[in-house]
Amino acid sequence: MSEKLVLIDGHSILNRAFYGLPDLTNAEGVHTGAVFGFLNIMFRITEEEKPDYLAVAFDVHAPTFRHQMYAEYKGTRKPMPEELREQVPLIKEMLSAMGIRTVEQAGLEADDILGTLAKKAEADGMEVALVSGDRDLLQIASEHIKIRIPKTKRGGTEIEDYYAADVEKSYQLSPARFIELKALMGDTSDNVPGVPKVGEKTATDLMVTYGSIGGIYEHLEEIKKNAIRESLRENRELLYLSLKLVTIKTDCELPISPKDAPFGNPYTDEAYKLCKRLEFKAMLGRFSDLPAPAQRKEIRWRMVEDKSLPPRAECVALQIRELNMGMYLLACCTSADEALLYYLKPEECTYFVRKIKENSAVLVCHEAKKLYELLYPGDEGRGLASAEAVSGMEDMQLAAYLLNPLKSSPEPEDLAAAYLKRTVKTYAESFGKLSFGDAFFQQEEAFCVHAAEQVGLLFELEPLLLAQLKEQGMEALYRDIEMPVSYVLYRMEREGIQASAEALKTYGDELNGHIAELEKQIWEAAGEEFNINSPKQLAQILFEKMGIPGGKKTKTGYSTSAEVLEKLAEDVPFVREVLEYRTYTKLKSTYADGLAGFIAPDGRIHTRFNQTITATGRLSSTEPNLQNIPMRTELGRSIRKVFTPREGCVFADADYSQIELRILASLAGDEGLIEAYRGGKDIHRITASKVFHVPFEEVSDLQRRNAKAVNFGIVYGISSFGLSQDLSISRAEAKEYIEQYFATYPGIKAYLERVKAEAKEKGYSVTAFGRRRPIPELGSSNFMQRQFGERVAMNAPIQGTAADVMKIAMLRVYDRLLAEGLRSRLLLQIHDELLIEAPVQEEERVLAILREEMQAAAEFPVELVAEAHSGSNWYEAK
DNA sequence: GTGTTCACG
DNA sequence: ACGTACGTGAACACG
Repeated sequence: MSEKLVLIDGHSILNRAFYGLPDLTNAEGVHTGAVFGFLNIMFRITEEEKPDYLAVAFDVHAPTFRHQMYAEYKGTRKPMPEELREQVPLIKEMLSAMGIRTVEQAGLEADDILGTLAKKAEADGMEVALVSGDRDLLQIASEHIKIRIPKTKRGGTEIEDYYAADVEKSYQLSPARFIELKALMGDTSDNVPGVPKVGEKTATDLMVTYGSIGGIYEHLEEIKKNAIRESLRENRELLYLSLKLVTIKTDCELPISPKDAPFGNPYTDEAYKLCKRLEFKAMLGRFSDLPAPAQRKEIRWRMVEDKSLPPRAECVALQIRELNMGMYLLACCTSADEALLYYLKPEECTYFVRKIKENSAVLVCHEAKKLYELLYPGDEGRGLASAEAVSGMEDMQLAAYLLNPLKSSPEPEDLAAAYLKRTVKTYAESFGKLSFGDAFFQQEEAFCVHAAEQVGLLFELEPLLLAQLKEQGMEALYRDIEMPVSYVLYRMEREGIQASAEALKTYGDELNGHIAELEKQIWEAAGEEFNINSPKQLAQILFEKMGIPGGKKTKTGYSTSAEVLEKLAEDVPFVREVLEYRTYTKLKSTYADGLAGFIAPDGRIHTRFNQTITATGRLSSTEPNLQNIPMRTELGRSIRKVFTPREGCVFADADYSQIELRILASLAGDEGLIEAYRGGKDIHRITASKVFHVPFEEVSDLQRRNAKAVNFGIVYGISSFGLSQDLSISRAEAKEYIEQYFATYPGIKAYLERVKAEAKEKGYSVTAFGRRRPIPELGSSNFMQRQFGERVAMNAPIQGTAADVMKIAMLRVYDRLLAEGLRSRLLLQIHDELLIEAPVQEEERVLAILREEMQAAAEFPVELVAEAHSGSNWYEAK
């Protein structure tokens, strides 16, 4: 069997990958999408072709002969976007790491290199597969040279293959004549002039009729269309030049021949390391058969049977995994070289963790929130002061989150790659989806190695991450806010909130009645039974069957969002019913049924507060999300009645009044807005009065509503489009409002410009408490992306500062309840709202504490205001 | 697994 | 000509 050579057109495939994939970046902000796409295409090809030889050709950046020739006619090629340009050296580095030969030579285009190598290989009796996104390459297709053109389609990449025969089938032209076709029609993207007035269609007609360029000129007089004939006559030289430009050379002098590019195992240690750095997680699985990379740092470990002596040292790193049947594997180390592993029962584990903490000055961990249950076990009721609970602890997950909040939940392995430049196999790479228990029992040795590695990494990461936090001015944020907050969150999660399954059932049944009725009506009106919840089916019924005027918004079809439907036909009963149906089914599935499934045996729902998810510093809540319980409509809001305080208690609920707008006024230092707040009157009305130049008393409801929307818009990083959408007005009007607003509050405009400029310069935005949010989009060459980056730059300091303030408030409230010996407990945080369960005797005190501590959480030019209420369920208290 | 829709701040 | 308000999570449909 003959040998096989695969050739890849480097720039062309990189280009294709760049435009076919979203703009990926790794934690360092390096753009990686094109490299990732390139590798995917390359591996797909190599897996199909199983080549003996593989080479990738690149253009040298200096202008080449062919383009110099054309430069006289017209400028140069479009510049490459920066995000792509920076990936060129990266892909070369990757290929080199994989031992794949790259070829580039000054004065030669990649096409010429490919053409020459292909023909040479063919002459030597090889089979050739040439991969490119450029159809010009079709001219060198032959019986043994296959041109492969990847096309990015929805749901993957399809590859079109062309042997010579396929070219003839598709273009009715042999590969050789295909060049002439290209020369005739030209190619604007490649700066090939072609013959003016001759496009694809004319060129094909001419070539098919006369067989070749020579043939065309022999029969020039037969061409009917005057314009075409004369253009051909006048532009013979241009055509000749075009032909030269599109003809790929197959006889270049090259430093290598196909046999110099053997294709071996690309999954090298070096490549693994690079993939890791670029965060190509999906790619790492391919390396799984490799022996442990040599550069991986080895850590000694041993399983310790003697459980009488927990380790003691100045600094101990600790990692615990819960295995099956309540057993734990505890890994810890007191130096980066050696880890001790213990296989423990729950009581033993608790004892160990407490002892280790007692015997060490610093306990390094990853996600301290998970440790508190072991450290401070049992229901001792009161809990600890937040600062006390976390003293002597360092949480690498929190530290890493502050250093880069864009990377949601960094595992130790990711941190090792980012901060220690060390590659470590992740859990999933070694054990896939196996549970800890299964992995431990099936592959004990490997599991222990992994646990030891992880805990070793934590040990090494601690001084590094802390130094960086300090360097970036976030030490206080870490130590005085995030760390203690993690303990308060643990207390809140553990507490949970009582919810009645019966009440949810009743609520759900009531919804069901409405749903069934609406469903009947909708099906009747539609004339058929269909799935109303399927946007696709609904669109079909609405826009095709019922012929309701052009559903405008599209992407993968017609949009059926409430926004569209409301605008479209609010007075059509059918549409109203659909909207209502949506509302009811949402309430039923997400809330009535959804929440019921989370009620624990203690009759309470224990949400999980995630502290390392959001880009801005806010918390998020999952399983279930208790931060999005309905509020805006009466029907939805009534579900809050199922959340009730335990016997003898009430709910005390407090929320900040317009915290973000107050923070904006304060950060901006805008005298007008600050004064407006100091007056203590309705801020939206004052704004309307100033913006629309009417006396305060005469502001209409509409004016107030508009002013309110602008106030909100400013906080989001205003755009005239966004505001126009929100208010259903024209963009011009929206723009006018914004300008009026800025004229009224010039300090706000100046501030927003300032934070944008600062974020652009530094690459990140900062809150009043020093929390950073990187904004890589600001450096994008894509207008939309950049625009987005600017809005983020305006919003992040405001939303982020509000988040900081709320965290401080939580600590103050929590610690105060404890200090005053109250039995009231914090249950929930909903961004600007806190919910407490309070024994009735404590009701008034707790309301006062909430107001006081929330308001005192931060001092700004515009004071913070919190309003507190109590009630016998969440609905009443809010 | 991705996209759409919709719930909250 | 494009296509956007900022930040989240869950359910569902569909390929």
